[in-house]
Amino acid sequence: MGRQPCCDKAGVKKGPWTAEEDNKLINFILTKGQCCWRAVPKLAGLRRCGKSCRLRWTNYLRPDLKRGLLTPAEEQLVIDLHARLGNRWSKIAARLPGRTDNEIKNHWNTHIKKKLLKMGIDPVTHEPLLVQHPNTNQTTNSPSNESDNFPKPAKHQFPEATSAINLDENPFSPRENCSSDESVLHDNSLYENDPLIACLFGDDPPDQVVVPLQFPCFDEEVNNFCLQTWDDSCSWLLDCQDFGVHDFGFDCFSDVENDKALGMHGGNEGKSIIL
DNA sequence: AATAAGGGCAACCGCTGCCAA
DNA sequence: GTTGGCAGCGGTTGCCCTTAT
Repeated sequence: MGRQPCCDKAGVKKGPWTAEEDNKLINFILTKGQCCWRAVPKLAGLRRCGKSCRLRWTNYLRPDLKRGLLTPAEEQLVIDLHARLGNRWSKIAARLPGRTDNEIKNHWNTHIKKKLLKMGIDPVTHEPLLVQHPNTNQTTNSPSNESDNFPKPAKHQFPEATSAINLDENPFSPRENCSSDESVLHDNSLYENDPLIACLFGDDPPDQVVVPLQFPCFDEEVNNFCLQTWDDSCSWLLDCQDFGVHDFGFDCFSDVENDKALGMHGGNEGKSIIL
């Protein structure tokens, strides 16, 4: 009954991968392609479990991986997706091309979680943390950390993130509509009013997406947020040299770029602010 | 300069659903 | 219909590096 065991566990090596092992795996995958992982270690001459090979490849060796810290925009996207999907890192990672579920999971646990807590947001529920006053026993929403000297955007948007989604304007709030049932995410009625979200969550990219042509930016002069037009504020995007809409697989954005090139932005300024 | 503490990240562990035998 | 391996996923661990004392 059943299949043969995937590997002989007694002869399997564990621990960090060496450069030689990496090379063997890379050469094998690039020449033979990804076949069944059970066969990979044997065929590639590795004393590793197939599972370990798959992990090493998907999390570290894949040529399409981005390295380095998540950008603020990516971070904001992770938060928004986490609010809807929960700890389903693979689903979240699927929306961030070049990023792995392990990487996002680690980044969440080490960076984003702390940021949210500092902002008084529960990283699990994405709702304001409840604080019990010692004297009154009253439970109130936690005020943001006093040390935070930046104004708090809607919900838990990081001020440095500029492509975030305005959850207040979204047809669904973070947690109450966050169901474990995947079908909910594919219910178009949930995001039909938000083309960007539709683009993110839909199975098929829409024919056209109206991207926000103004978005909030932190103005140091007035120490607050203000709306800036795309032209005024695209420098942040230019700073992220390897981070573009095409990296997200949002080819639908090319239409928008074309529209912008055709001068359509003038009449649409302020039309759709989904940040 | 030495040591401890904390943070970040790669890799492992264990569970679940699917599917071959 | 049952069994058990595989692939995929999320949780956890442990090592290594950095920072503080």
